[in-house]
Amino acid sequence: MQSPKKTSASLHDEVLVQLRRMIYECELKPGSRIVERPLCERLRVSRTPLREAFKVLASEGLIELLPNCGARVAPLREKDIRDALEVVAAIEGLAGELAAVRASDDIIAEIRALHYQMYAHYLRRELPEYFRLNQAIHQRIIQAAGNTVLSAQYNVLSLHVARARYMVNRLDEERWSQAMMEHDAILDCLVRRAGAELRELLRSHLMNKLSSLHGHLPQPEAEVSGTGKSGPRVAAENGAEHRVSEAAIIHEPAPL
Amino acid sequence: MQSPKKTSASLHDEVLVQLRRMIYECELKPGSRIVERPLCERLRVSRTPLREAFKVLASEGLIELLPNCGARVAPLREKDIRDALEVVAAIEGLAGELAAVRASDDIIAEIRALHYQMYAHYLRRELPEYFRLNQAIHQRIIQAAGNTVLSAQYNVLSLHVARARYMVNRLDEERWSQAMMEHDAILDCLVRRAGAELRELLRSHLMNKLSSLHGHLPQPEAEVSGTGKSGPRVAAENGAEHRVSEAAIIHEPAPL
DNA sequence: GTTCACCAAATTGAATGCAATATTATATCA
DNA sequence: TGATATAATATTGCATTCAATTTGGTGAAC
Repeated sequence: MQSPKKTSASLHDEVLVQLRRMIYECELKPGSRIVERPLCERLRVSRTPLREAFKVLASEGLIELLPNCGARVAPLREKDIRDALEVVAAIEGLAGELAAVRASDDIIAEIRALHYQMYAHYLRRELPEYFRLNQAIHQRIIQAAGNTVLSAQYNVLSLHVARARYMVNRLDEERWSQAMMEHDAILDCLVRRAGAELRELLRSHLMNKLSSLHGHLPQPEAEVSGTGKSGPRVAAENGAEHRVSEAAIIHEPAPL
Repeated sequence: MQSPKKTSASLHDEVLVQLRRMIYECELKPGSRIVERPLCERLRVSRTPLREAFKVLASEGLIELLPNCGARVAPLREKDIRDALEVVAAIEGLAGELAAVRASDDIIAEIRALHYQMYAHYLRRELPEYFRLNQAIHQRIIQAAGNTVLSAQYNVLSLHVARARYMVNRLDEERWSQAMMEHDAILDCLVRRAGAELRELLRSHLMNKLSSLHGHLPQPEAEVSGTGKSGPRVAAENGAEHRVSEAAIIHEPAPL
């Protein structure tokens, strides 16, 4: 698109990747309405591939499609984040349990290496690098579980959670040191291949992240106007649960 | 579409619901290629809404989209079913844990009533009715968890698992009575609101279903030809994990 | 007889055009 | 002045059309 060097992938997938990035970096603000035409011009595509991408994003729950009223970025309700984190905790717990059994020694060695690198960054209080390695470790555990469905679910939910973290991008000292200790225990369990223990550890590790988010999220149902025009009149208050899914390859999975 | 009485919903959603049904009832056979035009004529829609539905189905993992080569129904590999069931077990476990805390007394009473109805059908060996109530109970537990993300994930994964059950639609006597006993324990936990216990119970209940499937699935990577023409030359062997998601309301959730 | 190259038909990917619906602005009346 | 009805505009939903790629088949060369 912007760079005509790599037009190999289908236009639809390119748009999908772009939009996901724009959403989870809050370039498209939560709750804001999305009008198709301007976005088309910006991404240099026609409405067809854009609309196809919209359908997928809606099924992932990143945007909401109001019939005949267009799309809007899914608002960041605290309830939604909590729901997503509860499921992520269960999924990561399962991943840990499976990884303890199925992970190769090489993968475990790799995770250990990442862990110590992360620890070094923790000691130096280098938050971005810490986050990057933290994410890499969790991603490796997911991969080590050897379950494609699990990986897919995780990747989608990561985007949701990452969107929240993007807004509360802070980490108090106490929580940070606690997280670091939890990671010590996680590595220990993995090395000992203690599946059930690792499962509970990862579950509580994630749930702790949840509690650390509490109170740091924007007001419920903030109606942010992204395009300058007012948002849609009526929010989707019907019983339609939002859609969650995984689509293309997420080159840089969102950090948890 | 067929029935012009209710054209309220968008064409795209109608197609989506139709296709999901066709896939999980194996009217569109696993592994078979789908050519767009004939399907368009059959569903009486143009290619645009059909293709939009395809994108969503692909993100749900029900079909696979080969670039420039069209779509094919996702094959029913035993590995995929196992992966899905592992995740479903974790999700239902979480649902049980949450439901034990959050479920209203009314919902629990309703589940109890469904349970005894199911038990009656079990005694009379009425399999279809048993399945229907079984599914209703699991669905109620999911709802009682009060987590929209969880519900969404469950609904999508249900379709995958249901597709497998459709092929092995048998249930040996021993496994049946064991399942019934497990359900007794599940109800008991729910009434006592024993969250952790219910979680483990539901997990093992689902994993038992997994083991009962073992060996009763079609050969790995069966290349079934649905339209008479040969399937696509190359399977999607790249790293793209298949897409899983939830889209529209599934009026009759697939039985587990 | 087998393999490779080339051409025709079929199929997919994307853009455009049109009808239907919703949103906004304007005017009218209480 | 404020509320309501109405017209104009803008936006979405879908069908159609065009271009690009692939598939299948035929023939020539080895």
